[in-house]
Amino acid sequence: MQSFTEENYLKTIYHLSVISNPVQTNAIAERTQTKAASVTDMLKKLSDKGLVDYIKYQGVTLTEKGKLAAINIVRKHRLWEVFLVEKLNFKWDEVHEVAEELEHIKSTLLTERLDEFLEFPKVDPHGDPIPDRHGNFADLSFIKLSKLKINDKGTITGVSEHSSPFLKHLEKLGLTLGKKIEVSEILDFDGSVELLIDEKKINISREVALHILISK
Amino acid sequence: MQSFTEENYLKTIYHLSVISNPVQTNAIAERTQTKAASVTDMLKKLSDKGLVDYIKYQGVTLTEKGKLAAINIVRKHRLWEVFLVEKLNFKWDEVHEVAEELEHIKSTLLTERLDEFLEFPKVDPHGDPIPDRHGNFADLSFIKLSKLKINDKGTITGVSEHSSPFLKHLEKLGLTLGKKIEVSEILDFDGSVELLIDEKKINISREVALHILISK
DNA sequence: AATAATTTTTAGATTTGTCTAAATTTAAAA
DNA sequence: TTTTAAATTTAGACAAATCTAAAAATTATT
Ligand SMILES: [Mn+2]
Ligand SMILES: [Mn+2]
Ligand SMILES: [Mn+2]
Ligand SMILES: [Mn+2]
Repeated sequence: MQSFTEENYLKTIYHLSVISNPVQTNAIAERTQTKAASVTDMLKKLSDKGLVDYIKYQGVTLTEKGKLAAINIVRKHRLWEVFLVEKLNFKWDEVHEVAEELEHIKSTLLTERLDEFLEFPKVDPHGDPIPDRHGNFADLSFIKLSKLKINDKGTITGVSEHSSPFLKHLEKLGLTLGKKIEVSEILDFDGSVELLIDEKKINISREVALHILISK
Repeated sequence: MQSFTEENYLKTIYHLSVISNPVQTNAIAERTQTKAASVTDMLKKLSDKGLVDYIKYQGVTLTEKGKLAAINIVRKHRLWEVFLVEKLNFKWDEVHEVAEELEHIKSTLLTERLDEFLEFPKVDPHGDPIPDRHGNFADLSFIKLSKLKINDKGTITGVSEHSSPFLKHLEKLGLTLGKKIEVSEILDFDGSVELLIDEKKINISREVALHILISK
């Protein structure tokens, strides 16, 4: 069994390895708000436990065992987020912190029953896929809104940035999951995008467009 | 804010102080599965934080601040137990361990919303009262089943022992919360009790009778 | 290829919570 | 009221997770 802290490292490595593999010490330090020296210590420990493959100065990769452990934490995190939004009326920008704690509750019975109670949701409130009990997820194909051309249409199905200010901003603009949009204009000089949504026109910056995920 | 460990000590002191006040070092050590020396260290720390009044060699008492903190943990523990039983179909002997972890989740928004979601339950699955957000509980008057005389009637409204084997035993005998019982006989030589329940007669040991709580 | 810049690791300390063994205090018994 | 027993505290050590500062390795630049 892993400690609370080890679990957070595993999850961090899991998320970072989507971006670059193997994962570097500094990247982990930055995301976990710690120092590189602390990360090195932990990597040795996780390596001893067979959860990561670690080569000095080169970085880490999750082993199969480590990957399964990480996915299980992601599963719990996202299930709890669904619970908070669907059952306890949390807003999508209020769930992350709490789920960060709830994801470490150990009971597998709890996880399975929660999944059932929520009727086996496939995605969390941010559109992120929820792995099943075996660690498999339905892979959803997203495109960044910033990749769309003029007159392209699509549905908002996810966000790649989870900070509360960003999510509140989207909420204010009416850019919530499930909404259909059409790109009506792309401003060349700053990359900002004009959208048609609910028969109204709104403008978003390129920065925002980069973090909205669209499916056709 | 208190650590996970500090919270467990506060809750332990709170529960033990019902039995004896001030609470002794060894009593805490026994309940928390630690050694007396460790308890002494922690008592000093809690005292420094103003959570307990501690006199060397004499024992500890919770301060008002410490008591409120303890009650808040008890509140969360019991609310989560209700959630597990009512919403996730846990049995009453399966909830304790999990609630022991869930009680430490920090969000007050979560606690309040959970309370609301559960429709403000007054008691947990073991009949224990749930304090409200201000720390007040409806005081329920229980009598131990072992105190009843022949022909006395009452309703099972609580248990004072939460171990899984004990609760499973009660379940098997049909002795669950809400059931009406009548004492039909008390055996003198071993203190065992014969009960009338659901128009059937069953026998329970004095040990069991001691841990069943009855209201009229 | 040599030097500089960056990244990572080691060395040594610190904090939290725990332990064992020894010393001290309090309570009980003679 | 001594003596003995029980409870509690101190002293010193240890594991986990962290830190700073210095050393080492890797990568980038001249
Ligand atoms: Mn976490
Ligand atoms: Mn999410
Ligand atoms: Mn606990
Ligand atoms: Mn309970």
